Amino acid sequence: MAQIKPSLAKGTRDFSPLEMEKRNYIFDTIKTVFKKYGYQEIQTPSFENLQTLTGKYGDEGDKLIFKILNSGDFIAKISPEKYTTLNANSLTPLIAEKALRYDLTVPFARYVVMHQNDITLPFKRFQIQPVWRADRPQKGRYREFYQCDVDVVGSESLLNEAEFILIYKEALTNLGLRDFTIKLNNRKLLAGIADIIGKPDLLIDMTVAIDKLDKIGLDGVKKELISKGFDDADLAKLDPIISLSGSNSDKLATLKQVLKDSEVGQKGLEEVDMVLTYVSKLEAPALDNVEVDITLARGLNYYTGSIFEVKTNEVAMGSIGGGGRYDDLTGMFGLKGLTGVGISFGADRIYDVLSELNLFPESTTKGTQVLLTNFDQSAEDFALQLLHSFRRKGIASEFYPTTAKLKKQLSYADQKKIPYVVMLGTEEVSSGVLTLKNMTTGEQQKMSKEELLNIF
RNA sequence: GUGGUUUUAGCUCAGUUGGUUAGAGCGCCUGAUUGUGGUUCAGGAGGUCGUGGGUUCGAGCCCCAUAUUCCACCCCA
Repeated sequence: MAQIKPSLAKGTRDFSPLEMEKRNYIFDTIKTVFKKYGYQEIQTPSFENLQTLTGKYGDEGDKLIFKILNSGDFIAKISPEKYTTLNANSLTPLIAEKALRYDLTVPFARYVVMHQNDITLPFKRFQIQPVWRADRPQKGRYREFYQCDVDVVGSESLLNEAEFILIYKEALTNLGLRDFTIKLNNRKLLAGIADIIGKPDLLIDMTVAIDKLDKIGLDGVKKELISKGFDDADLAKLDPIISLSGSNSDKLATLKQVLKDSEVGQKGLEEVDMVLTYVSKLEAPALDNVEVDITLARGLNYYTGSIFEVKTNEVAMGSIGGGGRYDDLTGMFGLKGLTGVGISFGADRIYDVLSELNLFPESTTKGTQVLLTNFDQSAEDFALQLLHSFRRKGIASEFYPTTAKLKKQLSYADQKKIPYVVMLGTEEVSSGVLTLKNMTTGEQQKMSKEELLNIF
């Protein structure tokens, strides 16, 4: 076989031991909080039937789904006449029946429907697994990345939303982040705004444009709105909304005025207010991190109520988390009337943020504690017994697998940061006096096997 | 999908208007030290300059294509 140059697929990464330690620290921290709030873990397969995924993320999303080519001679199953009528879009379902999961929410919805007889509502689950997107990589954006999702299905209570805010606050704080904003919006507020302008069909265009305020400024937003079909009278009505500012209660007060003639808008206001009220009852200080932001446009294709997005203010990075409520989460799989709400942490972006801020703890796990040297074949039996004794005591230990120069073995211990080395050769075996070297101080101590084992 | 950018030793990077044998630091190996790491000193190995074409007497450097990195847009964690 021809030798090929080793390389990674675009947008993917290897994780070395040191990186895995840090990644696991993030997963463990988040997982601990999830459990504390009563969520149970599930996993679903890396790939789903393509049908399960398509049509759930909008046209843009569908393009970013990684499809898996069918096995076998799939081309033979398409008649030549039919083939000529196909384009890239219509050909795909004929040659790819499976696809890598794009997020964890849709597979979860499928899971709920398939296991509806086994689960009790409300069902609170968390899930930490990789997802794949055929996007072009850039800062904080990978083609394979981990999401940490918590969702609850079958509960309309806004208490869930409030608890998600607390979960964000607690997990991110535990990870060492200090300055982050949990943005809160509600689809019904946006619908209300589109309502009073009288252009409910343009809801998404309107929100997407307003969402760009930070990037393109007020004039840019107005320009985009006009290009989407809004007129000057609409802009006049939108103006107080786009430039909404002040505290959360200020914003809600202004919105109350603006939306007084919209039923759905009023409902949205009530919901936002209720979420904030619950947070204040559970843990009022968390409100400091919450910002009502009606420009938040995330996931408009599917969210129906609350919308969340989390950003760190300490480094420039896209959102490190997001989520929201779907009134009919499982409807697309035939189970009607089941509401779901959930949030997600972007573990890979959080990793990048913690790296940049130097927030990883010194060392999060303990490696090998003792290395038994190997420079003498005749000492092997003795060494293996000792190794076994260490391991029986639960001490992470290694026997250097081949006879080699002591220099090399000590370098190995040094590099792996193994704190203790036991010198073992013919001399030690015959005398029964072992030498323990402390790699930090360089000190050596002579002792019997029993004494040695008692130290650990 | 659109635009820009990057690629030279294991790693991080120099490399002049196109001109002899492509360099440095770190790492690695050997020795000083036949059973003592991390420090020090001496020496050594390691490169089809991302890949494929082209221009030229001559290409790491110029041109074309392609892959890849990073960045912005779209969108998103």
